[in-house]
Amino acid sequence: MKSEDVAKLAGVSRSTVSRVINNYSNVPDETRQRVMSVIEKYNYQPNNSARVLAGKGINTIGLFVVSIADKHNPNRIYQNNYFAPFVDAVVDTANALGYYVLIHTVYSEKDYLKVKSAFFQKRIDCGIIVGTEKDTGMVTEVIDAGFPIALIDYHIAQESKSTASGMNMAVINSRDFEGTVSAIEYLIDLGHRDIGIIRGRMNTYSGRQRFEAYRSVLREHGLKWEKEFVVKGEFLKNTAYREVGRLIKSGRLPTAIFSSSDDMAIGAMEAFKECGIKVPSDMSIVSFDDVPVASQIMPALTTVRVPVYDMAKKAVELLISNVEKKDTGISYFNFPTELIIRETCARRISKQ
Amino acid sequence: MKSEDVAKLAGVSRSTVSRVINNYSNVPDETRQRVMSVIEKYNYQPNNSARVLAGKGINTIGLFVVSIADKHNPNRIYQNNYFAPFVDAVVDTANALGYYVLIHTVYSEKDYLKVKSAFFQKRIDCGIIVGTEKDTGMVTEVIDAGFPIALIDYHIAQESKSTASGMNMAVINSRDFEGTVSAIEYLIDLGHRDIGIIRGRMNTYSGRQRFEAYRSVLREHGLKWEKEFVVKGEFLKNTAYREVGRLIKSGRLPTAIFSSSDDMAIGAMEAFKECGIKVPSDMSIVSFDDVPVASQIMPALTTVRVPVYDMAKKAVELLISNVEKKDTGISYFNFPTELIIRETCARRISKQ
DNA sequence: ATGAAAGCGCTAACAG
DNA sequence: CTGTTAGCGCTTTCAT
Repeated sequence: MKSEDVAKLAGVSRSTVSRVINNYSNVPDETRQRVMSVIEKYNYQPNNSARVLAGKGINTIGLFVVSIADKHNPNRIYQNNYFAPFVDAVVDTANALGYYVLIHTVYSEKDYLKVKSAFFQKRIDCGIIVGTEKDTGMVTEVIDAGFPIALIDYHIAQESKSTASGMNMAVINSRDFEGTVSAIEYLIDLGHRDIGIIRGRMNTYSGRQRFEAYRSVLREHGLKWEKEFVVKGEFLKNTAYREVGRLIKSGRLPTAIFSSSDDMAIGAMEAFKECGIKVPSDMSIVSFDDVPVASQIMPALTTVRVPVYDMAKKAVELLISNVEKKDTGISYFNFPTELIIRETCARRISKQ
Repeated sequence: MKSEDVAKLAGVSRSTVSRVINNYSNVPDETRQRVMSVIEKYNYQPNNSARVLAGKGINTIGLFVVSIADKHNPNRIYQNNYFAPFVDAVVDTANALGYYVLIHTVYSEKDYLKVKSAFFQKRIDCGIIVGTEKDTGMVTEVIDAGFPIALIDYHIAQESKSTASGMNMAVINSRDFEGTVSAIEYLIDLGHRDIGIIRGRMNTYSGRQRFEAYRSVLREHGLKWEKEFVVKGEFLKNTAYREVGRLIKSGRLPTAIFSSSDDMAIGAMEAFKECGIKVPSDMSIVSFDDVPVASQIMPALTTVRVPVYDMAKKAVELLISNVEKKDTGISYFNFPTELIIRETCARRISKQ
């Protein structure tokens, strides 16, 4: 069934049908009723591709989650507690504003082509990219082409800083530096002096920020950071588990560890548990994200909360406003974090 | 940039451009190269709406997650550990097969219109609905219109059983009855006689199946089921927490509880913990789903595993095969479940 | 092997 | 107020 059929049935022209569908004011109630009744009777809905082709917005927002490192893991992001909340928050907000969400995950370089295509083929009005790796030409290409885009957890590289007009970009991060500082100062306040770190991937914004904040805060407090206490977790629970296991076997342990993500903290806790090292009495752990599980495990994680929901909401709202008001520009947002104190940290017992 | 521009630049006609884009065989290598090089140079991608309008598939699969009861909860499904794995599995599988996923959540009756629209406006080739409530006209309308659809966790009502031709429907469930039986028989084997249940929503397939299996297996073992031991959890962690709290205050407790979902079991465990009732020594709990957290909490949940990934994968594969081969039909799948024994159940200590 | 032209279903400018 | 008409960008017969 197409608009022409409706028109015939209602005894009007296609234009009039179009007018009632798009709620134009200049159609008398009587006519509108007539058209509406056949629309309802036949359950008619306009073909979206045709509308788009004729100039309407597609009312769809793209959501791309980047998780390159998980490439070969069979059940991938859903093992990653960090992304699910983002996805839900975006879908929630977008749906509430009348938008559909087109989603695609990026596990390999090749997948970047799919996100590019989504923009260039006009499948979406705008898009959100979560966790982009650095040095991906794709992002610049999309931005340069003028597509509205929001980047969450993105490192603003030199090139993109060229504030060319016609660009529509929002960069949304949490204040990872601050958050990390508060977490580690909490550890220091508890008397810890030997503090290790489980690093995330260093080609992500959050991965780098958290590591740099770690080094910076130790330095400021006159503490040394030891290479051996830097564990490379890659933001993966299993990697953290394995690498922490290796650290334990090395024989020398810090008294506290800052983990760059909750998932890695959970992996670490497993490793400690298996080796009979008790959290928090033998080892304090503070981490980052505050994913839903953080409060459900035992002991409950002391962690830095990232306002995922607010960040996602902001991204969607900004984007939709961009699309509908056709306003243009570049904006940066840094959302505050908050240290949530639960059960994984203890005062350091000085070893006499 | 449109195909006409490419054509001009390459010195051919639009038809030829279209031919190379669609990989037609009847275009000589030399011409193909020429066209390809301008396509690459200008980063040309065909407008998807135009292609669709001209008869191509849209290569998009709809995913609709129904969670009516969570309507007024601000951060909704992402508090629900059950859905995230489905979403990820669907996106994963679809992406791997070259499809995008259009996602929309259903929190209210009104949202059903959006899923209907997605089909009728031809935004998607086919769709998956997870957790449909009973008695929703929408499903029948979509099926009757001939759109390929897969229903996960759906009760096959009378009406839809009319095997009309031209229908494209797959119903995919886990063997909830069997799974529940195995869980409860495990409890019985451990010596439990007073077994309670935390029910899910009774207008979902899984909610009903699990409850009916509970009653049936108790009956078969000559055990009575007591109304007071039936807790209404609505598949919501918080509701389960609250209702279990109420059960505890009632003063009379079973020695074991079957929870219709892991999330509710987690809520229940919190309630027990707060009242000093120890799991598993004072109270055994077995639940359903085996969501990722189930193994991460302490004590780790003994639960019935639902092969979420396989179910989602099956749905996507079936659907895409439907769309591409244009084959038609109705199929039913029931995936086996498996009892995963962990730490929340103990042998019943007979109270002398 | 390739171009011309029709048409997919809709919107919008134009005319009346 | 409403119909006519010209696209939107692509695919696909149909000729050649």
